[in-house]
This record gives sequence, structure tokens and C-alpha cells, in this order.
Amino acid sequence: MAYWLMKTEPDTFSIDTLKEMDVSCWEGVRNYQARNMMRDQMKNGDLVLIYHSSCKKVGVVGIAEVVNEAYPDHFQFDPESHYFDPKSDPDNPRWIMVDVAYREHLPLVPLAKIKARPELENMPLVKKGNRLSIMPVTEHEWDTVLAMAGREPVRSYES
DNA sequence: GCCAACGTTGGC
DNA sequence: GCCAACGTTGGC
Repeated sequence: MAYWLMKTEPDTFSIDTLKEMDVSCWEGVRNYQARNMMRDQMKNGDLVLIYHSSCKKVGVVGIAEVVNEAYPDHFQFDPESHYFDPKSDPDNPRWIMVDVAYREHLPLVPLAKIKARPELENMPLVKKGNRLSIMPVTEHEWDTVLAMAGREPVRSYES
């Protein structure tokens, strides 16, 4: 299994929204690098740090789990959607999405504190100019962020 | 609101 | 294939 970090703007879709929905598709990824990782590497059971961006309290706010692997993002074919892509061919969809399930909230781990941690200096999140909306997280980084939130390491939510 | 950094587009 | 112009991201 693998660990990930996924960014979302809480004004549009927050960890609270995900909790209410329990399971949600993760639509609107329109970056090839992020898409390729999601398509080729993201598997059911992978755990995800949910990160709030472009808001007052930027940082990691909770955990989700991948529960449905890559499938076409139908919003690319909806002219009414913000994520509409007129160049995408319905017979060969350009963009995909996964489904994620809410697992838990964490106390905010602010970006500023993540940046201050030497163990986390290699995260794409804190690399200058990196705007990836989905990025891999190593097990050590995962454990470090959880520890910063006061959370014991978690490897899975299976009973 | 500012602006740096990056990705995408399109003319040539 | 180059590269300037433009749009977007996202912290501050």
C-alpha cells in the first residue's frame, strides 16, 4: 500500500464535506503528473492526508482512504462543469478520478510547521514552486505528520 | 490583492 | 521544436 497527500480548497470541498458524504469521488484533477500517479499507482486501501489549500488555515486536516481506483472523470464531458474539457475524447477519456472515503479528522498540522520539519523537507508540498495537487508521501513522512497531529501511526482501517 | 512559479497554448 | 504570451496555482 501507499500513502498520499491530496489538496482541496475547503471553500469548495472540505474535510467536513467529505465526512458528511462518507464516500466521494475526487474529481477535477487536471494535471498530467497528478493524473498519472492517480491512474497508475493509487490503489484501494491507500491512505490519504487531506490538505486544505488557499484558505486561512492551510495544512493537513484529516485522513481518507482510496476505495475505488481510477475511472473516467465524467465532469470532463459536462459543458456546464468547471472541469469541462472540450478536447477530451469520450472514446478515450483524458481525465480520471478515484473515490475516497472519510476516515478521520486530525488537529490542524499547519503548512508552516510542516516546512519547519527537517524530516519533511523532501515533500513536494514544501518544494519551492511545486503545485502538484496529488503527491506521494513516504511512510516516514506519514508517521511524522501524524505524530505532529498527536496521532499514533495508522497503517490501515481494517478491523 | 500581490506575485512568483509553473503549465499550456499556439504562432512561426 | 522554440518560445512568448497567457492562465492557473497557491502562499502570504
